[in-house]
Amino acid sequence: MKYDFAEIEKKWQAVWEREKPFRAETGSDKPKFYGLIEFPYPSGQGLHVGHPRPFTAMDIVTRKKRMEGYNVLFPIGFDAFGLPTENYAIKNHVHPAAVTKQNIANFTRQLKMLGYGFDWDRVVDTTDPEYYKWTQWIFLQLYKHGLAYKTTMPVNWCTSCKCVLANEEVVEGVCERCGAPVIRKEKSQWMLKITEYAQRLIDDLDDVDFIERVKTQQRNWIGRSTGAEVTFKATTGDDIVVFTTRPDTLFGATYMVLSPEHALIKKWLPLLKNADEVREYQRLAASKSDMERTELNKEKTGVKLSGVCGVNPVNGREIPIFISDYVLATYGTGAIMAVPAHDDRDWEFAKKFGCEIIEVVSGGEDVQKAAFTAKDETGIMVNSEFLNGLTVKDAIPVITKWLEEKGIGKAKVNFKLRDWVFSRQRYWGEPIPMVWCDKCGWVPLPESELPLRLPEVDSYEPTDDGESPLSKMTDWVNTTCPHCGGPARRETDTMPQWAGSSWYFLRYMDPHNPDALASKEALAYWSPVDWYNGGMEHTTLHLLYSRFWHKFLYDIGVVPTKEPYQKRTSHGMILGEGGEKMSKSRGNVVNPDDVVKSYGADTLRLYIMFIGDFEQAAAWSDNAVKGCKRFLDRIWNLAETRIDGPEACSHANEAAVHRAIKKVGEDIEAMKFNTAIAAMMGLVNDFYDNAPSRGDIKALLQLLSPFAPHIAEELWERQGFEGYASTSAWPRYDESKMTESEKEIAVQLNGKLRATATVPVDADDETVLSIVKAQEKVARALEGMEIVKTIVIKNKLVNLILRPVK
RNA sequence: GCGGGUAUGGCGGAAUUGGCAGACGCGCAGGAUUUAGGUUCCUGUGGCUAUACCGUGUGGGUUCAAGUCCCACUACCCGCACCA
Repeated sequence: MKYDFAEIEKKWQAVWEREKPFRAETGSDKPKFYGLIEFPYPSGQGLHVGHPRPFTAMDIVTRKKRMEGYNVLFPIGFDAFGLPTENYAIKNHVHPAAVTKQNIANFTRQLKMLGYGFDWDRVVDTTDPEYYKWTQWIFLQLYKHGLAYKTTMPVNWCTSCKCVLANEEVVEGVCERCGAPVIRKEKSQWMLKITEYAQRLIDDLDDVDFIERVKTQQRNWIGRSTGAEVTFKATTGDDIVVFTTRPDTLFGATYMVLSPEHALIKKWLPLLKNADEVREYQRLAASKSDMERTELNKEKTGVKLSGVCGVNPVNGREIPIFISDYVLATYGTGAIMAVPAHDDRDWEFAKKFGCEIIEVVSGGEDVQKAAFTAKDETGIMVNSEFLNGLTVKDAIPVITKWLEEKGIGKAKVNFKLRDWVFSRQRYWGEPIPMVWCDKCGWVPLPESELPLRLPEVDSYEPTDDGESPLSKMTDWVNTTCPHCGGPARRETDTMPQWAGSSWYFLRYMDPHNPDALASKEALAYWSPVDWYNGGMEHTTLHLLYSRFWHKFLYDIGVVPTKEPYQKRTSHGMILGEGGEKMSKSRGNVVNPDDVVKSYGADTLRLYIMFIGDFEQAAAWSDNAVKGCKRFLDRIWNLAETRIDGPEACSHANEAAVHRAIKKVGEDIEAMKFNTAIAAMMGLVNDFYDNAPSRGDIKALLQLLSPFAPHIAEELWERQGFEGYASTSAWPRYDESKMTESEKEIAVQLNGKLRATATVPVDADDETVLSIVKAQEKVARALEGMEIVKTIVIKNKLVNLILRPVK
């Protein structure tokens, strides 16, 4: 009979549906293993062929763990709030909830079609009120602990989504999602104080097993820098606080720069002789998009404040003050002291505006020609009174201490990370459970009133005035103050897409709990996630946000671990045939439904894992898919009919089987799925040379089971093995059975390969040498030569260094 | 500019501690089966002026031995980007 993958896959999926062999059991005595993949956003296009890469990888890992006796939690869910669904709903005049339901049904069908061993009883959906009740609950806890606050500030505004964005969502000055320009807009926004956790988010990376590039990317994003805050006086008497990482260069500060948005400027405007010019610069800076601001960074611009000066606190010198957009309002204090001799940006600005350049660190080139920025021992302080003669490194603590004693400065750590802008002016998100009362201010909704459901609205259209569509729902908006009972209004912004995904892995532990986000017992049993695989694009978004929320939940005693994820790995993208990104416009999108139809789910699973290094991007190839199908056909031919005999390895294949067991097992743990499959292919090739015994086939089917579970199960049944392949015990290997009695070694003469020799395994050097020298080719080469040096590497090679006899 | 990564046949990619470079797959060539095509099976497949020699982005070096270690480069990809 032919390998009828469609029939077989249907059959076993029905068995799994009925018998639920992949159900996780909270509290089981077995050791637990929690493997997690990033839950998909259920888009209208259905599953992309990129999805099966991480999904299949973790399915393989967890299936192996299950066979090794672990109680495995491998859950799935849907991150279903978000803009594409909302936009689709607007365009087609349907409710986003209806669209979501449809899309989830389609995703579910596709995921089942691929044979994943999910625990389907634990599915979560972030748009389910029973789920987002707890998302809102966490928000209330953040609010009660002072970590959620509402403030007016310049925020990123996507001109197309008509919605604010978090810093993490702005990529190269455009919206991460739609690519439209992002501008600055003053808006009142809910913020989460992720900055309060900045240090811990860096420190605790030391305790987790994340791949290095994830750690560095998070560290860079958080961007810790140490230095000092120094207070300069202005001639108006105002204090100007600046942050600097180079307090040692204070004597070289020859001017100051404020960001165009700095609060002091407004105060000073009436005093300024060039107030109009300053206002015009402010207006220009505000209207620039982030894109323009960064693109124009080659040329520094600015305006000197005419009528106000700063005073350098170390020497009392009056220095000019500029405003310029190269100083960012949102970093440090929004003001800097400029040391053109030792900072590239200040140097460039000083050259353009004719500011004085004073060298205070010697050891570089002429500071009139270029800034000298070395921060190590190479520079020696000059022109700096009591710092003269010190290295930069030694000068920093001296000046910092001096500043502290004089009361004009202090050591300070700054982070690039900013607080998380948490409001979105859109409909399809979790309502923020807050109420504004003119008497009481912001009042949190009582927990008993959760979930605060999304109301039905007539229109989901975002508005040009920057208000959420919810703001039009006066019935819903107008409410009573939970505190004083007076008239009040609900918050009409919703939460960002990242809210629901910041804690979903906790809900999986106890998904139907009506009284808590998850029970203490479930949290204690399953925490932390043992292995989380996901995309690099989430490193400074979801991964960072969820670590922050988890640390907060740990602080208030809700979760038992400091970190949510013990191990984090990442996969490369699947590109189209030819190596370009898959996209509708290029017409190179591969639909998993089509592949499954033509070749079967097992082939797709196998191919997507065989395609290349898991961490590297890989291009789709239809031909290579056929190769994987051929491999399964070959296995089918071997095992289709029952092989009788004892369940032991055959003599001829024993070593190969044991080596394959070792290789496949180790490669799965190391995510080297491609070589694991290559090892199985090699084993099957061996079986074509030496007919496999019943035991040989059994081992092969067990190794294959995590990768291609349907065919493995079918052949397992046809062979009449007990139970299921997928729940059988993972095979063991015996190191002593892995090697044959003889080994082929390389024979080099003067370092060049000249022959090979077959020698007994682990034979001593003399035996090996005598065999080698007896070889005709070697013997001939030895004529008239003497051996100067002999190198023997056990079981690997012999190298003879020869020279002519004198 | 800063941080991270990659570079190996016609292609995707393999190669513990330095120890037979090119596993496995695709493609290609030849053969068998087949009325034919397809499928399947077997054999071969880095280059070349072929007992030799040359081959892992480039140029040096260490070593009996280098894809692997050291020094100096180049190209490409990803992330961040005026962060004081």
